[in-house]
Amino acid sequence: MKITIKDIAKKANVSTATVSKILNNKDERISKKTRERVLLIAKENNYIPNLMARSLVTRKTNTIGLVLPDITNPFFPELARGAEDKANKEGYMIMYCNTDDDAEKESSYLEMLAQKMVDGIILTQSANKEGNVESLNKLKIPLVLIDRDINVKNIKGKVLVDNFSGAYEAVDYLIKKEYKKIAYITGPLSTTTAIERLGGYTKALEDSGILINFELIFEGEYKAQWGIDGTNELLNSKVEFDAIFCGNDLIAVNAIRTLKEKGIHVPNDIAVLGYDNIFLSDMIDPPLTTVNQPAYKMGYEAVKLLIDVLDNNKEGKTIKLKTNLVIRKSV
Amino acid sequence: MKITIKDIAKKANVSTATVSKILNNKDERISKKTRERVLLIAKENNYIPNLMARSLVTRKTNTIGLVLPDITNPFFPELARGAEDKANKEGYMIMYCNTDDDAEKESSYLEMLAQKMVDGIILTQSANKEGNVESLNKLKIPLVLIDRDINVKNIKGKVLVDNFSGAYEAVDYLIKKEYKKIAYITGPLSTTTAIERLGGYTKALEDSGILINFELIFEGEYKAQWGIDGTNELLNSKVEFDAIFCGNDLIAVNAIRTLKEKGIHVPNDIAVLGYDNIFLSDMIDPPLTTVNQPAYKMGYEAVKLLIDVLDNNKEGKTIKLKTNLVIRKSV
DNA sequence: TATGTCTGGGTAAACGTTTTCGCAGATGTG
DNA sequence: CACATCTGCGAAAACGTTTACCCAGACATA
Repeated sequence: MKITIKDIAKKANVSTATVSKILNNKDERISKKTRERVLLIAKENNYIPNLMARSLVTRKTNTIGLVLPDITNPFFPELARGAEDKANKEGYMIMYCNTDDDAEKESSYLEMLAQKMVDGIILTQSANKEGNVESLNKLKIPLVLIDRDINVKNIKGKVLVDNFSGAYEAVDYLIKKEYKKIAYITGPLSTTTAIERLGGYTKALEDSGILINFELIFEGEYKAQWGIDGTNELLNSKVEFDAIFCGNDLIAVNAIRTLKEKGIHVPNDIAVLGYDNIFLSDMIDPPLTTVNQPAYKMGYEAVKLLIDVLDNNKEGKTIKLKTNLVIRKSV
Repeated sequence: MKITIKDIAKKANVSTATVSKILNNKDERISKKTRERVLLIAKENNYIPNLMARSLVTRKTNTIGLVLPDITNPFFPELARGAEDKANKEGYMIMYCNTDDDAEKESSYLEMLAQKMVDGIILTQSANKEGNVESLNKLKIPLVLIDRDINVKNIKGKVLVDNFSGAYEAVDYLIKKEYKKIAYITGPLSTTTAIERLGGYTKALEDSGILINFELIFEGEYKAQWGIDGTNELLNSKVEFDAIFCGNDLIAVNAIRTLKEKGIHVPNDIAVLGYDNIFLSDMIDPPLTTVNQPAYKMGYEAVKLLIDVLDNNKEGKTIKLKTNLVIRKSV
């Protein structure tokens, strides 16, 4: 049913080689007459090249895998969009996968992507288990890490954000605003992002001579529900606090909500500071003061980096993007 | 470098046919000895099948295309997630594309997907232009429409939501709550969703004997910015109103925000009712009363439907999902 | 005339699988 | 013993491209 290069060749009385060359603009020595004839036939018959056949010989699929924890977490659509925009611009398509931070799902996806012969993979690595890194090492596909850092061999590049300074700046801002008892409701400390932010938090306190109180630190997940649960844990713990620094905006938004429900005013009673600057943070009441992460840019740069390595054989590198504090009304 | 079926055959002293059969569990007549030997060699050498080569002969890629307007619109991550979950469960992967409701981008993507030989496409159709439908008709790939309806020939199924009754129920609720002058800030009337919702809006008013005032209807985009702009247009128009029904939650949230900034209280002065029930609608102040659309389910069902047609050659059909009104505090 | 140089293509292998037959030897059957 | 039936596997084509070489004729050159 579908027309192939062979059919065109037959109709045009030339060889498939000639057709291929013409269709790919590969051989300028072919006469204008032949060229136009072939092109016309192709168009008339609505020829659609079979990219699988091509990929089989060129060993290039123009496809890249995007592996992330959960597209439903509002940080990632932005990232995915940035990635897709750049990919599309360069003639690539994206296969996307949700790992739910599950190591098994992740490695299953990575294997599937390998089988599909994607040219490269962009990965927000999930839970950092040993077996996982092991399987990553086996992977022969160029890998660009995004958001979360790990130690793997065949990494072609990384796009990271300076989580330490992001958190430092945030907590420092709280301190400058005279908050002294700053709680921290964090995401899972198995992720490098959470660890680095914790580092920024503690360093900022130290630098201001504030003693770190580990009873103020609550570890959970980067999810909305944890914003509620973490805040309740904090409230029930009876330890005094005047501000909450949150692992991400999803947590922060729900912390605010939980506080409001208990009749606690934000920011007059308690200040809340978030992380990510998802679009939603500007739409709540009070608008959330938060650390802006350039999610779109991260995705965009990751794909750019990957393609530079793939097609323009540039050196892999690490890009470290800056955060900035977005001051609104929750502090 | 990468090991192929040929290498395995050589090492095991069998033919590639045998290896293929064993790896695919296709021929029980092969002796246990040979079977185990081949399997062992494959495992030892970390064999990864080349799915492109396979697809070339089987004419099956186990890939489906997901074409939607913008993953950044919070309605779509849910949908995409539903689609991906089901796809993954059935051994499919998803290529995703953002069209920005741009007809050219859409048809360019559709062509790319065709070249990649995806087995099927799930499409939220963008602006409904003639040329577009034309090119859809040419497409030989099974198509499942989601969210927005159009008239195309080779449709294998549709997953729609009853927009009419969703809007009807919403507006009727407003009327029952004694609101009489209900403004409507809608998305683009080039989409079937907007048209149907408008139908529900007018019908509900009619049924209550309320005259329809077209000065209360403002058409724009399904975007946050339009929530701000539309509300301002409404306020500046000096026409009286006591409630706003919004084309989606993104609009509603920003309508509330705009109203609040002007010192207008929601819902005491003006009621606001949204559409979609994106997660964010529960997190703002006041929590948004809105029409719930089962986004996750839509994605899930669309993939299910597609795969049923593809693999279980069932009949294509139209699934019409129900909405339900989620009553919170903005009315 | 013999040689060289363009011009305009064609030949055929290769990419890594799957799949349709078919075949040789072993075993059973009458 | 002659024949049929199983058992276990292999040969080779096919999927739709790309690409490294090669080649035949036309024309120019010495």
